[in-house]
Amino acid sequence: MSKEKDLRLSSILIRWYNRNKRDLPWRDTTDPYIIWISEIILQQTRVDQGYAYFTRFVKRFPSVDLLAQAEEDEVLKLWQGLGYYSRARNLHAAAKIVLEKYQGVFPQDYTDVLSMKGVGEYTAAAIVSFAYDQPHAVVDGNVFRVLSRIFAVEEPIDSTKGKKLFSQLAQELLDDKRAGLHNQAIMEFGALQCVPVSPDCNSCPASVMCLAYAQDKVNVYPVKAGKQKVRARFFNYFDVRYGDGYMLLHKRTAKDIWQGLYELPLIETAEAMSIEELHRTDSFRRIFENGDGLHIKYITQMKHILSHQAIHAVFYQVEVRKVSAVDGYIEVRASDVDEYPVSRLVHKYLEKM
DNA sequence: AACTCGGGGAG
DNA sequence: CTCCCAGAGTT
Repeated sequence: MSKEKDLRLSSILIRWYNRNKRDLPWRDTTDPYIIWISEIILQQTRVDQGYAYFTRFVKRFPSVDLLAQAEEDEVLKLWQGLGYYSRARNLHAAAKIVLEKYQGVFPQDYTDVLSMKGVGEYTAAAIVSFAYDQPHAVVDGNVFRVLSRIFAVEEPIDSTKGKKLFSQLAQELLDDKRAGLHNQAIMEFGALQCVPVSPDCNSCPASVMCLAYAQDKVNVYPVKAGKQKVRARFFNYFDVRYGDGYMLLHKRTAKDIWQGLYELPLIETAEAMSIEELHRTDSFRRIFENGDGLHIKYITQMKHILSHQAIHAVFYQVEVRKVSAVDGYIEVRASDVDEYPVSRLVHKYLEKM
C-alpha cells in the first residue's frame, strides 16, 4: 500500500524554476563527473564565488582519469583561494579510487557514491538525482530554509533530530518521477526567492501555503541552536631571502587549517610577540641557527578572519648570506613561488612584494 | 553532539 | 560587525 504523495509544493517550485532559473554550466550535462566537480566546489560556497573555479577545473581536468593522474599540488593550486582545501584533496583521492576500483566509470549506486571521500548525503543525492534521475531528495542550506518556513519547523536545523526530520520531510515531498528537476527547483528557489534575509514574500508563489508567512514569522526560520566561537592565533612569518633569488617555503601537513598548502617559515605563538621576544624562542633558533649575517626587517601585519579563527599575522623579511638545509623547509626560486598553492593570507603578502 | 575546516559577499 | 553559503570529516 503506497500512499499517494502530495506534489502541490513540488509543482509550484518546478513551475517557478522553469521561469526563473539561472543558466549554469553544470546544468547542461548529465555527466556524473562534471556534476560531482560542481557539487564539491559549491559546498558551503556561493555560485558567484565558485563559478570561475568550476570553469577552470573542468577545462584542466575534463575527465576523472585526467584528475586522477594529476599531482596533488596542481589540484590544490587550482583550488587556491576557494577555501576548505580538504575538498580538493578528497576530490583527488576519490578520483584515483574511481579509476582503480570502478575502472574509471563513475559509480551509479547511491551507496557507492556516498562512500566517496568528500561526498556526504547531500552531495550523493545531488549527483544521483541530477545525473541518473534517481529519487533521492537533497537537503542543503536552501532546503532547510524553504521547508522550515513553509512548515514552520521549530526543530533546529543544526541538531541531529532536525537533520533527520528535514531529510524525511524532503523525501516525502520529492517528486520521484522527476527527482533531478525537483531538487534543482527547490534549491534554486531557496537561493533566489526564499532568501535568508528579507525575502520578497509578496512575489512568492508558495506564500499561499507558507505557515511562516501566515504567522508573519518568516525571519525566525530556520531555527538554529549553534553558536561557534572564534579562536585567536598569532602567526609570525619570515620571508627568508638569500643567495641569488632564493627563498624558503614550508608545506603544511598537520591536521590544521590550510593542510597541503605552502607558506613562509612560520613561528606561531600563543600571543602577540615582538621580534626581540621571537629571537629568544627555540623555533627561531632552530630555523636560523645556521643563518650567517642575519638581517631582519619588519614588513607588515595583517588580520585574517576565518569563520572559526582570527589570525593575527606579522611578516618579516630576513636577509641572510646563506642558509643550510633546514628540516621541513624547501628552497625555491622566488620567481617560481607562484607555482605553489598558498593560503589567501600568504598570497596577499606575496602579491605586495 | 560538538568541533574543525576558508573565504567572500550582503546587509 | 553578523550571517551564511548546492557540507563533510573527525573526535
